[in-house]
Order: sequence, then structure tokens, then C-alpha cells
Amino acid sequence: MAVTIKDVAKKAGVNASTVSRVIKDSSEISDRTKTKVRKAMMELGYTRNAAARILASGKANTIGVVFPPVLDKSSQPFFMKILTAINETARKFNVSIAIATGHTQTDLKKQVRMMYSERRVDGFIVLYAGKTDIIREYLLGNSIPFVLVGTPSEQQNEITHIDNDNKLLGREAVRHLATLGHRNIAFVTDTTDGEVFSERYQGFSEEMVSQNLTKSLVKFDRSFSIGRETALVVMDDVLTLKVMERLNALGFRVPDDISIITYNNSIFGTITHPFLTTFDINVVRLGQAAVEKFLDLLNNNPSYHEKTVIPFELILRESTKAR
Amino acid sequence: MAVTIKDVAKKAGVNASTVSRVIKDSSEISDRTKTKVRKAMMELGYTRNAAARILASGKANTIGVVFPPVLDKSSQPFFMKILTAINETARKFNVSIAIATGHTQTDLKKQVRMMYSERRVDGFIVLYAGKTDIIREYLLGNSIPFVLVGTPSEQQNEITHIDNDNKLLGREAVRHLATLGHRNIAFVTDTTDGEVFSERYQGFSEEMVSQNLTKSLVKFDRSFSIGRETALVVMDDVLTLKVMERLNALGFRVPDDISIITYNNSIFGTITHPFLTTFDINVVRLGQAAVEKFLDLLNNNPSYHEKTVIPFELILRESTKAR
DNA sequence: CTGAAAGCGCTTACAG
DNA sequence: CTGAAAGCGCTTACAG
Repeated sequence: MAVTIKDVAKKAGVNASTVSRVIKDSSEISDRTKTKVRKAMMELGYTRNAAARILASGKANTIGVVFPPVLDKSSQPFFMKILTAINETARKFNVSIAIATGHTQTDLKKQVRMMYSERRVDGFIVLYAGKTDIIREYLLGNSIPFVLVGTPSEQQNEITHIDNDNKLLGREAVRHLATLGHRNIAFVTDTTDGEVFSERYQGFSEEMVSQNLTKSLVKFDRSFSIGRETALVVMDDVLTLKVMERLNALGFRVPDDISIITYNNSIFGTITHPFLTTFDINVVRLGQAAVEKFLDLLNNNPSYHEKTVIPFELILRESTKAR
Repeated sequence: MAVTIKDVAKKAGVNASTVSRVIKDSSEISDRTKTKVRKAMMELGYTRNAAARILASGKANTIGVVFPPVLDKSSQPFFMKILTAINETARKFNVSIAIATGHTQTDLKKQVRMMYSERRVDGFIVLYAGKTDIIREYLLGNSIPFVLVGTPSEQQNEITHIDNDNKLLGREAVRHLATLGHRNIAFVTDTTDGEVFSERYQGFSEEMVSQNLTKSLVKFDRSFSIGRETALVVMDDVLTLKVMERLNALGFRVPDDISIITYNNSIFGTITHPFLTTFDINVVRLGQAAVEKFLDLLNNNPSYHEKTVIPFELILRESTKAR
């Protein structure tokens, strides 16, 4: 019922294989034939059948995107944003994407394994870098092509990954605040797990020391309070909103009494005032690079696994101020 | 290289067609044979090839999920949440999902058309119900199966759709506030477009009138202010945060001076105090129903197009108070 | 209850 | 530069 390569071939007066070659714009085919065939395709409204192509070529031309095994992915705008970026970049390269979501690692792994063994996907983009992850183990153990968005805590040389320079992100936060005259700065976090925290904090610490400033590390919890700090570096913007509420209750005003600089530049930074001074981690580029690197991995099968570092940008808004 | 149906057939000493029947658990096959074949599948680690199955059966077993043509889908937790729910429900029915995202209607339509004509998907779940939408027109015009999450402003009888009862949502907001003793209530919105607004506002109005209360409609913008109202019904929780900031600046305190009830129950309602009293619209059920209804549409091809109404739930928190 | 065969719509060596 | 043929791994009438 749908129009096939054969219909086109007949109409154009060529063999089906020729039509196939025209479709992939093979340089072997003469321009005359190409024009003729393309005209026939146009007239018949031909579109190629994805399944037939995949079956015959042995390539799924599809990337699986793996979301973290947590319940609420929707509270972090990051995921929808990178998904969109990945999808749009993939389209540019004429590949599709499939997604894997699950609440537990086991669930997720089952899904990932199924996708790959049914040959639905050529490999994966993994959107998280948890400490020990059975999906990563599985992929690594079976030599399945994948790239990671984030920085794995182990086997960095065996995993192609894309991330920001989190250490530099820590340093730059300090630099900005120091420029504004702050000398007593705390790093505020709600989690001390993961590479993101440790690298940012390390960068923060190094810069504080090298500039001879007074630093502290504060874990945000029920009893959160601050001492003589005049500025804070906060792990992300949602946390910042909570921190600010707390500071308010304690009688501090942002930015008049306390400056805050944070990360992610999500929508949470511009809902209520003061709008947040924040680092934009360039999620779109992270997604684009993930696709590009994955395709590179798949097609050129390089023997090394590199890290791609995506630049970030400081967005100056209202939560930091010179003292 | 991968193990195929033939390998299994040989190992089990049967014909390939028998294996195929065992896979789909056909009632024609004897239990003895089934056991034998399944054992062979296990031992060889067989998984069926998705592309071959799709090609031979003519069914993609995949649903395309269409996101709205707006730039920033990530600022609304709704999308990631429903995507997850859809994906998980789809898995239960052994179907896959593919996604279509684009910044413009044209872009999106191109994608949707391509997905369908390449036979990648059997149809679509459309996640928005804009006024005039060329994607919807295209789907309708070509009799492509699809369901809509939301309520279309036209052709409601030709479109299978899933939504909350927005009118009731408007009514219930009033009822809650009235119970708390509020008699002067404003409906606050930042947009007067779309069915969601008009239905909620209609329900709000009807209930206000029937309870003989004093109502007003306030558009939220730079000059936002309120008069003698003691309570507000606000279109969504992000807007509520902005409204609250404004009220604060004007010297009103929530909930002491003004009660607020809102919609969506997203993360935005519980970041800072007062936590928001809000209606949970049950996004997970919306997603599940979308998949179920789509599959029903596809397999049973009913001659009518029904609306499925998903119940909601009032989440009482801190932003409403008796006066 | 099971088998043999045709066919789904492509791609890709192999020939010429 | 183009064609003829085999094959990708399934499903599904058709027979028996």
C-alpha cells in the first residue's frame, strides 16, 4: 500500500538498487539518473521504511538516552532541556532517539539490555554519573558504545564523557566574589556525594587558599545558619531558594547582607527577586556534544575515550553585590 | 552473529514458524513444544530483532509523543513527568515510544510527518491543545491515530482526549475558600488564552455566583494589585510564586492577609514557605490513560472519540487559612 | 498442532 | 555507472 523503492524504480525506469543508492546520495550514481529518480520519488511521495532499512543495514540509527533511576526527574529542568537538545541534534544527523526511564537500577538495566539486544539502538547516552552504577558496568562489560554526561568517579579513561569543568566552576565563583570584595565565604551544599560536589568544592577551596581568604563548608539542613560569612557559593538554584528563605528568617538580606552565587541557571533563578547570579552550564551544548561524541564513537571507533569539556558562562543578576 | 529464530528452531528441533508462534504465546502450540522452544531460547539467549518484527508484521509498536512547539519545555515539570509516565505505561504494554520536539509548528509537523511516513510509529500522543494547531490538522486530515492530552477547543467529538475536569477544578477552588469563610475572591491568571483558563474560570465564576460571593478576574502583570479580596485562585504554582512576591511587596502576607489556592502540585509549591495549597492534577494517570486510550484506538478502532476525565486531588498546605 | 514458503522493503557485495 | 541477486530476521496465510 505504501509506496516502495520498487514503485520508484519502475517509474524511473531503473533498478531498485539504483534507487537505494540515490537515496543515500552515492557518488557512484550519475547526476542524470539521480535527477530522474528523485523526480519519481517526489511524484510518488516516497519515504523510506525505517524498519526495512534497519534490518537490511544492521544499523538501528537510534541512540538510547538513559535517565537516572530516581523517582522525580521532573523537578530538575536539566533533564527535559538536555533531552530536547539531544533530540534536535540527533535529527540533524538523521538518527532517532529512544528513552529509558526507571525507578530502580534493576528496572533500568532490564530496559537498557532489552533495547540493545532487540537491536533498537546502537548504543547509549547516559545522563548521570552515580558512584556505582550497574548500567554503566553492564555497558562497559559488554563493550556497548556509550557516552556519559557527567564525570564518572572511576574508569575515566575508559569512558567517553562530557561535562563542564567543575573545578573551574568552583574557582570562578570565588573569583567573582573576591572581586566584589568578599573575604569570608562559605560553600553551601545539601549533598557531599558525587563528583560534581567534590570537584566544585575542590576548586572553591584551592582558590580560597590561593587568595588567602577565609573559607568554610556548610551542609544545608534544618539547623542551617551562618557565621561571619558575607558571601555564599551554593550548589544549585533550587537549594539557593531554600537557603535564601532561611537567611531571611534569620534576618539576613540578599544581597545587602549576604551575596549568593550559584549554579545551573534554571528557571528557578528568575521567578522571584533577587534574581540569582548563577553559572549557566550550557545544557544545550552538553546535549549536542553528547550526540556528536557518541556518533564519533560509533562510526570511527576510536581507541581512546576522551573527555569533552563544555564551557560555562557567568550570568550576573541580583544576588551578588560589592561590599 | 546475533542469535536468530533459526538458531532456536534448529536447537529445539522445530520449524522457525513454530518458534515465532511460541514467542507470541500462540494458543495453537502445544505446551510440550512451548517448553522445549523456550528452553532453547533461554540457553541461546535469544532476543527478537525489533526491526524484523516491525517489517514483517507491519506494526511499529511505537507511539510518537509530541511536545508543544515552545522553546522552553523544561520550565514546566509537567512534561518530564508525563513523559516518564507514558514511557513506563508503554513498556507494560510492550510498546516503545519516540519523541517529537521542535520550536515551531512547521518544524514539529515535518518531524511528525516523517515519523509516520517512515512507519516508525503507529500514531501519536499529543501533549498540548493549542487553539489552531497544524499538527492536529495534519493528523486529523490524514486519519492518523492520535490522542490528545488536554481539551481541544474544536472538534471535541472527533478527537479522543484525556484531561482533568477544569470546570470542576475552578468550582472546587471556590468551595474550599468559601468553606474557610472567604467571600471576596479573585481569579488570577497571566493568560486568558486556551481552554484550561476558560474552563477553570467558568467553573470559578459559576460557583461564585451560586454561592453569592464577590468575584473578580485579575490579569497578572507589572501593575498587579488587589483590592478587597481575601483570597485568590491562581492559575498555576509558578505564577503563584510571582504573585506572592508581589503581595509581599504590597504589604500583604500569605495566608494571614490573603489565602491562595492554585493548581498543578509541582515542585514549585514546596520550595519555600508558605507551601502551596494546590490541586494535584494527577499527571501520572493522565499519562497512563493517554497510552491506554491510544492503544485502544489503534487496536479496536472504535467509531467514537471519547473524553477521559482524570480525577484531581486537593493538597492542603499552608497558603490557605480560615478568616 | 506444526511445517514450508512467500514476503515485508530495504542494502550491499558482486558483476559487468 | 548500473543491474541482478541474495539476504537481513521475522510473520503469516496456506496446507496438512
